[in-house]
Amino acid sequence: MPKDDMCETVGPVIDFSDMADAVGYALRRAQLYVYQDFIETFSAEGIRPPDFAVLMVLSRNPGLKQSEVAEALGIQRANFVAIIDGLEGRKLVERRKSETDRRVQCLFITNAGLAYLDTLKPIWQSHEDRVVARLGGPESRDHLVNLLGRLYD
Amino acid sequence: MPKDDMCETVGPVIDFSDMADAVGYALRRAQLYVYQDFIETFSAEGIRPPDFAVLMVLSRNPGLKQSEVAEALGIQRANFVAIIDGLEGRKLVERRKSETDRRVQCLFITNAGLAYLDTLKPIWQSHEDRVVARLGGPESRDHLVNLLGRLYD
DNA sequence: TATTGTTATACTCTATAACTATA
DNA sequence: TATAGTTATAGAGTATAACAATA
Repeated sequence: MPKDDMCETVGPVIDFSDMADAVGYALRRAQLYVYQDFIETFSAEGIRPPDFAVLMVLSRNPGLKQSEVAEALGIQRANFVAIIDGLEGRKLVERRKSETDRRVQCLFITNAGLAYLDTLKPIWQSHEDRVVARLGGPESRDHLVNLLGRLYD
Repeated sequence: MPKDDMCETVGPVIDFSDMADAVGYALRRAQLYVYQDFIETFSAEGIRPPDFAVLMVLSRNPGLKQSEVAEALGIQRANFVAIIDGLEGRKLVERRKSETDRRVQCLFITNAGLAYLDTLKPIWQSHEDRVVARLGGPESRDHLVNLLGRLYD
């Protein structure tokens, strides 16, 4: 039994005692799971998390500046352009130049976008329900969201 | 006051009532923050989260199969090759072909790797302390890690 | 046939710098 | 001089398919 080849002696039990405590590690694993579930749930719609978030924000906040939405969602304005291009190309969102400051683009969800969002909401709910079930219920979800909020607020 | 240009009337108060509850959204924002803090904390070392995780796992589990480590960390084996290439190139980790199954590579942390890991641990701790402080203390951290674990275990 | 490690590849996400048009 | 949107680009992260060596 050569000491320099322990492959067969270790087996499948892995000591994770330090890593398992690391917040960053747990966050990455959890985020990966939830993200994949979202993508699979919306695979037929071709809607990605940022698309859905933009539609949700604009449905309650029509006319926000493009940069305001980007900042609110934690997306850099350079990377936000392609997201809005896609939504505008699908006629779900509209850019309108501000009349008081010709540099800014005001974003509006279209009527088609609102109707489409209504069809997306139950799909999103099925995704969220799956996540909440894994967490153990709505109270756990609220607690988790509260804790996560402390990290980025 | 044209109805089709609300940019100036909305102001900076954004209604987030639905998105703020979404677990996926909160996860992404929190993960982004913690990840960035990790990268900045380790910027002088050129160590990325997966590098650190591999060293930590191998320090307690010498001789694991390459695919076992990859799977334990939730990394696909194809993407894991470059990570080990990097660590092996820096002499922090060693591949040794198993003698009982010539297909498998056993991974070992080197003595230099162990010594280096000892210098990394306090750096990592300063990162983790910052995160725990934002969360409000160790109990909040434990609770958060427990909740996150339910999502990926 | 099946599995381990590997290569190649593509797509997404994120970051940075520079450009334009406006202010 | 500064700002909003845009373009271009580069770097990671992740996913899939296919291959060689071995079982």
